[in-house]
Amino acid sequence: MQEQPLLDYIERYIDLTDSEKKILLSKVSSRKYLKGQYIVQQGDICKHSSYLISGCTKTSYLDKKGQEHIIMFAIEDWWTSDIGSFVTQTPADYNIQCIEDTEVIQFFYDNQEELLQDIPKLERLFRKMLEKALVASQKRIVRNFSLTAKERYLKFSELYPIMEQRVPQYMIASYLGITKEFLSRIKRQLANT
Amino acid sequence: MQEQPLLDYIERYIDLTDSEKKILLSKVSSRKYLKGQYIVQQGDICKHSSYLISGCTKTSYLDKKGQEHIIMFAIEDWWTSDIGSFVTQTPADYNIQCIEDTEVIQFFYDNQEELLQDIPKLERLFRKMLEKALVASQKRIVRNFSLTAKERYLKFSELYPIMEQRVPQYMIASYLGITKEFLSRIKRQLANT
DNA sequence: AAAAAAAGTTAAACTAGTTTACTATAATTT
DNA sequence: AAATTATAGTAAACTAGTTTAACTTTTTTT
Repeated sequence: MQEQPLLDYIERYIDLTDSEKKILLSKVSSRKYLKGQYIVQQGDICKHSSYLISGCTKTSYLDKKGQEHIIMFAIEDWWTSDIGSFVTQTPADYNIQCIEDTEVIQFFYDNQEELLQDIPKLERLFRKMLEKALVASQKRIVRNFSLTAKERYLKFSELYPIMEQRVPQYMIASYLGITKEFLSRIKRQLANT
Repeated sequence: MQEQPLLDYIERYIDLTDSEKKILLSKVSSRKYLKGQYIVQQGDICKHSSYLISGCTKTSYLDKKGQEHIIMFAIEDWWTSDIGSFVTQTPADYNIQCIEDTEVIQFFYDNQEELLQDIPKLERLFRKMLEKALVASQKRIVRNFSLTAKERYLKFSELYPIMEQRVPQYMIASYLGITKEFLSRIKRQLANT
């Protein structure tokens, strides 16, 4: 069953009965995107939160000067969404674009309340997922302030060694908040050591 | 009643019955800190989450080079905690220090499960609080990447006009990720316009 | 009210990271 | 297999923000 990874993910946080699993699966739906397609576009209302079965996405912000800033990547067994847009149903700040063919299972805003009523435990799941995401986000702020570009790059390689192989270098540079040219210089420096 | 602001805060997110309010208040406790005192110290296990009745705190990270990086401020009607430390009961990454005499109401890790069992609705409160915090944190990452120091300062003044009056300038500089000298230069530039 | 400590200002020299512009190498498409 | 497009590397000139070090102002303590 293609939904098994999602159930496994959830059971790391809470226990579900068989009937709860059935309800849950009846209220989510799976979808495939091709490389290059958008799951969410800046300005749209984000209607869903997506759990990745396979593939890879980038979440980015396009600023007034037309520059793209990558705020996160996601791969299989991660979640992605524009939470701000999802919870308030206001236009999304971010683009979520697939950088590989990607298969997801989606939770929809329109039946989220219903789902939470049927399985109140899910509040706890979402709380715990948000706790984890917030801690990671705060750590990233600190790293951006306290580390140099080279140190940030090394930390990224250490934290997400898989990403390095799957994501083009210029996107990693954007995630790190530096230019692709400077990341290239950093890599050369590291190689000559 | 000194706890009223906390109940008002909570009722912006969920409804509580009178008996739930009573249970809640029986499981939290209030405490006063003097200016300069620490609510949490880097390395300690964070045992509580604090709702501010009055006063002002700063949350900061001391890096290996001995530099302090302020990651957030809190004033009355805000929450503060090292959530990472609180939820996993591992040593705190951050210091939370009072920069004014501060009165708080604290939720404790040790009876949080009990409290959630008595008032399951609180899961939803915490989820919503975390959603809001995560959205703010992500926006901050984007601002740090897409704006210049001057633009970040102007945005800060716009978002938190009260902070500017209550917090010393060198702490604002740290929050913005720049030196106090450079913030001083920015303010002069803005004044001569 | 004096002394001391904390916070803020100024300016010159410096550096981490950007910009621009060109070249090289994959990876896709025809 | 050739042509196109996307990705990566290099280097010189530049700039936003840092460092250092001295000075001024404000706040707190005695």
